[in-house]
Amino acid sequence: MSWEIKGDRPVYAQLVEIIGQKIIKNEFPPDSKLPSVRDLAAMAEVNPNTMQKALVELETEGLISSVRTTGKYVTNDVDLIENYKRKLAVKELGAFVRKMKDLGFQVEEIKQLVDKEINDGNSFRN
Amino acid sequence: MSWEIKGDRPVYAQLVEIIGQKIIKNEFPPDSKLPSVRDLAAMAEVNPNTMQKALVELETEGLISSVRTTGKYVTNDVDLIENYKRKLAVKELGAFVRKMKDLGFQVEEIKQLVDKEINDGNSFRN
Amino acid sequence: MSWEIKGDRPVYAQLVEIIGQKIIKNEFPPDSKLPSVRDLAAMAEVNPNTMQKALVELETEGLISSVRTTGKYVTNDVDLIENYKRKLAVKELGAFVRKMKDLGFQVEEIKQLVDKEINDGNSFRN
Amino acid sequence: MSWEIKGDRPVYAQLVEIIGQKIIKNEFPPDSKLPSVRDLAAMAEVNPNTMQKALVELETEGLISSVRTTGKYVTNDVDLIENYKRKLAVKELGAFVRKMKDLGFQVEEIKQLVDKEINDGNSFRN
DNA sequence: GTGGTCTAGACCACC
DNA sequence: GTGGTCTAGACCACA
Repeated sequence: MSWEIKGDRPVYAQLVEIIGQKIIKNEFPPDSKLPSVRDLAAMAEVNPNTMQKALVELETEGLISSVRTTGKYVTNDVDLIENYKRKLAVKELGAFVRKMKDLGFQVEEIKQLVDKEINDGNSFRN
Repeated sequence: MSWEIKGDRPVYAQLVEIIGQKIIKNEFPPDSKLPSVRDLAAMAEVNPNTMQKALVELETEGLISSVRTTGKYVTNDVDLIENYKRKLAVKELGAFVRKMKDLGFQVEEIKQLVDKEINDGNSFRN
Repeated sequence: MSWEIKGDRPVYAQLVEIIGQKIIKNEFPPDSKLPSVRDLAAMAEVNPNTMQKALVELETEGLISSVRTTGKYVTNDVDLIENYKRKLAVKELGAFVRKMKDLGFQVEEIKQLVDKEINDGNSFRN
Repeated sequence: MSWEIKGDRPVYAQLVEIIGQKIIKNEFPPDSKLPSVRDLAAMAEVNPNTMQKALVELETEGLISSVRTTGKYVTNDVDLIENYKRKLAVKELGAFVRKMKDLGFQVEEIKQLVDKEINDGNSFRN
């Protein structure tokens, strides 16, 4: 999973997500120095300003911190990272279940569909 | 669930979703006549132009049809409605599982989390 | 007090401060519509992007909200505005007293100096 | 109070402030010899170049003087030190009162808030 | 070389 | 006309 930007959502939002995942997955480990803004921008083939915007957002989340003229660093607070992961998961879970219920599915159906999707990678093939 | 419009996504897109759900859930049954565009717009507290745009999209999906000078009707093709429901569900399922995997969850974890979420309405409370 | 930007701090930060004060002082009353980003930028003689950055910050503070394609509005939550005022005051107070103590002043001296400053607009003239 | 550097302002400027305070508070008494630049840098956990820049600034203020090949000394002019203290205090006072007025506080309120802050260390708790 | 800031100008979807 | 986003390019202070 690396820097694949789609056109449906704001680029900077996708960058936040991608970098957040890289931190969660230890591709950017706690306390490590991030590549420079310019380098990250080059990797993602994006304008440095756009990358900067994404990084600022991650900074307000507390996931990274910035040391002037030195670089940006992943937080050393592993609990905070774990928390971030949970927060995202809870958000996804809630939104998913709500939408499925809105579509008229019963809880048992939802469970079964999830099982199928996970096993087959392709639901509704019963 | 009724006409709750948020500010984060295009209004017309949310209308498409809401009306689609009402059709799926038989609040607007097959072959029934829809309220006038003007009335629907009033219900949703939305500009009639915006409602019109949403209805056009539902029409291209085949879920509703226009009879000139008479009004708009929900399709009588129940299979098509069922199909629409499945299409949406598959899309949600796929997106959900993909995102959870991106976050680093294993398939078994995902199943368990879904179970918890459905039962408690509140995951991560083991 | 109107849009006087100095060169010592980031422009956008000064804009946040100025607009925040205008809200506190009811120059931009609760629930009122703000001028468009472009207009505000013109008033402050600043690039629209810079103004946008300031407004986004005020939005994350909750002081203003944005309605897509319609405009930006001051919050109607007067308590939140009052709270914002207090938060700023407490911050200023704390920083001030701490600095004065760091300089070696006793509490009584600080009080007297504040009195003098307020009355004369000019301390150390005893 | 000792060598706590934050990331929001230039490091050298913070060093100027800290060392200035140490002189004002007689931690570095008049006419005394300062530790070597290298040692000061080590204490502050700062690059010697940065410390050097701070000391140069204090020298132009007249607070310290350089004796070639011997070291740097705090000025023996106690009036000058006292003046420096006053200059800083006046600056803080003026800035503080101006900001509080900008926030819409009346002079009497400001006095009361300062009293509260000094006594409780916690304003707005009436 | 680093992050931070700002400008200018453009395009977009939406209402 | 509205907010939102993005690019390109530039400058700055700092280390």
